[in-house]
Amino acid sequence: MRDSVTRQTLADQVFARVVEAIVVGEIEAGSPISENEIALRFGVSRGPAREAIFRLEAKGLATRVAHFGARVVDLTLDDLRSLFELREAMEGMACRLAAERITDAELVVLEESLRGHAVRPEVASGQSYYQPGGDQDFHFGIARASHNQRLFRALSDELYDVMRLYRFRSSLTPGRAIEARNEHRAIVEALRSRDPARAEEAMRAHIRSSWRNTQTTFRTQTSTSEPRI
Amino acid sequence: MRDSVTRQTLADQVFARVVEAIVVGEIEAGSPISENEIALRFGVSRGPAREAIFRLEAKGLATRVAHFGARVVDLTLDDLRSLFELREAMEGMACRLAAERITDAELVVLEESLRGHAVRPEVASGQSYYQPGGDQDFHFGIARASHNQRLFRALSDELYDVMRLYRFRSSLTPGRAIEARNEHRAIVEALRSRDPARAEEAMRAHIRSSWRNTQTTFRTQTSTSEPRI
DNA sequence: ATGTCGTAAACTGTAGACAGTATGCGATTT
DNA sequence: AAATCGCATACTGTCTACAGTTTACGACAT
Repeated sequence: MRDSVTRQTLADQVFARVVEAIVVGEIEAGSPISENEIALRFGVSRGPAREAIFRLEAKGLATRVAHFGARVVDLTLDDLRSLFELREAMEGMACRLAAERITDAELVVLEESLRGHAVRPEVASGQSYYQPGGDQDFHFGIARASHNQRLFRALSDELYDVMRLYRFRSSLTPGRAIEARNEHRAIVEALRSRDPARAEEAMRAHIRSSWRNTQTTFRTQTSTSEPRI
Repeated sequence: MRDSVTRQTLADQVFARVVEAIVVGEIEAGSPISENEIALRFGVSRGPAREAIFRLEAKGLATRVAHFGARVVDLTLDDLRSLFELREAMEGMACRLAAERITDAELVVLEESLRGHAVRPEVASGQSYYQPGGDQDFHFGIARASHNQRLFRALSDELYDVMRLYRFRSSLTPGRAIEARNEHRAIVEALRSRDPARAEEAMRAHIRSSWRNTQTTFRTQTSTSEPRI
């Protein structure tokens, strides 16, 4: 017994490290990635490297064309809008279901993550590549509390890392942190009173609010990055 | 120029055929599928077969365990509930967005599909493995009319085939067809008047209604299939 | 000088062989 | 007889080599 978890395959490891490299910006958005390049970089053959790139595509972190190659996605403002719309739908539903099904223990964890004291079993056990901060912990916890496995996996497999890809480069506009905290409080309050409709609407409002903030950040970014020397 | 579309890879072809075989029931739910078996069946090497199985997993049609193998999913009633909840969220949002963005031409196509006269560009051009009937055409059209690429792909890549897997085995309860048609009419009416909130709610109501019907079918199926001789 | 054609290079797609791992059956022991 | 250990088997994971495709560069003709 070498670990509590089955030994990872090379493809698993390569995939995890490439995702991290992309999200952190080590491999920059829009850059082409060849199987050989990945294989050499991590000292494996083309097989696992190829598999990792396929998974990148499934995760929405890269696009592929047959017989041609893959490149890291480069999100436009329109892409971000699409992502936030999808997120609003999915997290809204997750929050509604959580209001119906959340356990007292899960509720406690959520309330703790509001104070930045989150316990993160998924990350600790290596089930996820996702390393949440306070906000991300919070959303993760609600997704789990929905007790809907498909929904949870859809969110963590396909949305959270891509959001992270962008969020890593973005910053909060002034006052957004406090605003977000208040919205989180409203969500937890709805969950505590087990009010599905209110919980869903609170989450959707939160994500729309986050989208408005992101739009601003994006405009600022693109307008300030051009005149840089 | 051999086709209007880039020549498919072997993995593409194998994947498409396996999906079809699973959905149709030729490969039955819950049965294990080995890479060798697929490779032999379609006369290719293990490479493309392996890739096809990976994609099955991404699509939610199979589950895999490292070093062990894959098996076709066998949906429980709980899995179906999860799927319908996810679908309610995503299609609800798709319908809301469609109400804001649908073109007159797209609206015409939808109205035609209500009469069973649908034009299906995606299927005709081979971009999808999905062969919709009237109902499925309808939902497909709304997903497309959302003009949200991520949402559209999430629905067609991850949800529709799995739903099809189940739907293929299910039947309509008496009166459900008429009920569904009325719900479709309500949705189109909301779209025509460009009313996002009403459109979303109409779609969500439709899917909840479909879920209630499915539950009944499921119970009937499982209770009648046991005493079969 | 410009456009077109052909060739070469780089990459992906596929095949086949080898290595490693999990499972199940059978032999052995208690 | 039951339980446990070990071996054989079947499968997945990985590597290497080859084939096919696409792009890009350069030579040639106009």
